[in-house]
Amino acid sequence: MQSFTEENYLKMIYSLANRRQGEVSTNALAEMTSTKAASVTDMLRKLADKQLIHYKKYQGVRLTEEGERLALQVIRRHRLWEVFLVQKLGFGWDEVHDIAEELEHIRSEDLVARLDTYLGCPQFDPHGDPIPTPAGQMPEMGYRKLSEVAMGEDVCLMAVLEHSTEFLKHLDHSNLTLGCSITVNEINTFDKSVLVQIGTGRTVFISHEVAKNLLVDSRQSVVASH
Amino acid sequence: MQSFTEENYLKMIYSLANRRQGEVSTNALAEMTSTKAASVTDMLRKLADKQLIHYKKYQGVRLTEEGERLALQVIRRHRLWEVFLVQKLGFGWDEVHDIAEELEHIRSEDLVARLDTYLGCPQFDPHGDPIPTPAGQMPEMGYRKLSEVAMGEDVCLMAVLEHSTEFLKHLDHSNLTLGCSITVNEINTFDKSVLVQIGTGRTVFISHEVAKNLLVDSRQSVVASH
DNA sequence: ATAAAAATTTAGACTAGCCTAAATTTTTAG
DNA sequence: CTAAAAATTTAGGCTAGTCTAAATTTTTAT
Repeated sequence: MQSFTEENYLKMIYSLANRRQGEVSTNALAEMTSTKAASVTDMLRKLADKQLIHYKKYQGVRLTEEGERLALQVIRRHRLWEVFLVQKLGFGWDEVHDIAEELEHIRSEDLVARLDTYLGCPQFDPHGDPIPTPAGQMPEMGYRKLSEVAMGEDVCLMAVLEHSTEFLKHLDHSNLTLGCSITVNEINTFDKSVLVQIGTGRTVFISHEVAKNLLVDSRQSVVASH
Repeated sequence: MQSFTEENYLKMIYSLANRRQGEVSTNALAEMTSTKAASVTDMLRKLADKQLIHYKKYQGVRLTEEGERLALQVIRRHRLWEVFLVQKLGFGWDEVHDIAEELEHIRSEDLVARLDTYLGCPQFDPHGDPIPTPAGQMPEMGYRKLSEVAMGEDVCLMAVLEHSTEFLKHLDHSNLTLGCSITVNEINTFDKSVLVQIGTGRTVFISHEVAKNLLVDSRQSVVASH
């Protein structure tokens, strides 16, 4: 049985490992957990003792199979609760992160199974992130970042990489919602900002900073699940 | 801001204060929190420092107004989540206590308000316990224990005092459900057990131990809210 | 009323998770 | 290739919440 804190470390190791590839650094974890590097080292020793991570001093860290299984369970719970908060309780997608951060630590398997059924076994959370399967598989979506799309291409907004309230409110403000179609009309070479048309409607300016956090898919492969 | 643990102490002081009258003893709290008396003393000093309880050494303990307000918030959250678990997720009334025990510590007021609305602002939880109002009032029901009902009386089962799985399963087994009408046919003087008829249906035997944990109301005052 | 029993508090210690400061290892730049 | 910089770990310490054992206060029973 792991603690609240251990679960958070596992979850963060998982997401850092995916973002950058392979090993995760002590400093990156310290930043993500809002603690100091020394505290992270302590926890890594503990997680290594419990066989949840592969850890060699000064060499960075990687989840074991068991560690990954647990991390995916936490992520599954987090994302299911986010769906609940948005679809059933009517929260905005920019309001649910912190609450889900607490709900995710309730470990009853029965609860998670019933919640999943109640929500209709959703495949994606309100930010477009795939929900790990009960068996512990993370579906691989082949999305690209909007910042990597070529001029003239026609894509669909599938997910966002940043979950902060400010970022999501900014998207709302620009009429960018999950599932909307985006046509890249102009790419500015000096700052990599883009000018896009949303659906058949308005044309908006998107900075590179924002475009890097928008995941898109080619138009034809869009499914009904969003 | 209080911790998880502090909230549990406040909640337990509240319920012990109601069960017995007035002051709550260190030992009673130790038993209820599954800790030792020495640990309770430590925590009482802390809660007293925070002005959440009135505490004089060796004299027992009583909630301050602020302490009671916080306790009622925790209890409100607990009971609302129990309603959610039973009505929305389909749990049995005997399965929800432990899960609600975790959910009750999520303090977002927005979450509680939305959950309340979503559930239709229920007045009672699945065990018949009244749900404190958002303003922090605990509705007073004038229920009696079945063990105090006179022979021949016709009453309605409104709530249970014991929430353990075993106890609730036992009631299910005897066809005793909230809202059912009960007619006391026979009271055995030697062990205070009773023979009752449930509705117009079957007649069951109820031990004094069980009858003490069943709260009933006179037939005519039964409302539709159960 | 007072001695024994029960309840409660104090003293001292432990673990989890965090900290700062210092030491060590790895990486990087010249 | 080596010295400086950056990253990481170690050492020692803190708080919350728990414990056991011993001391103290209150209650109870004669």
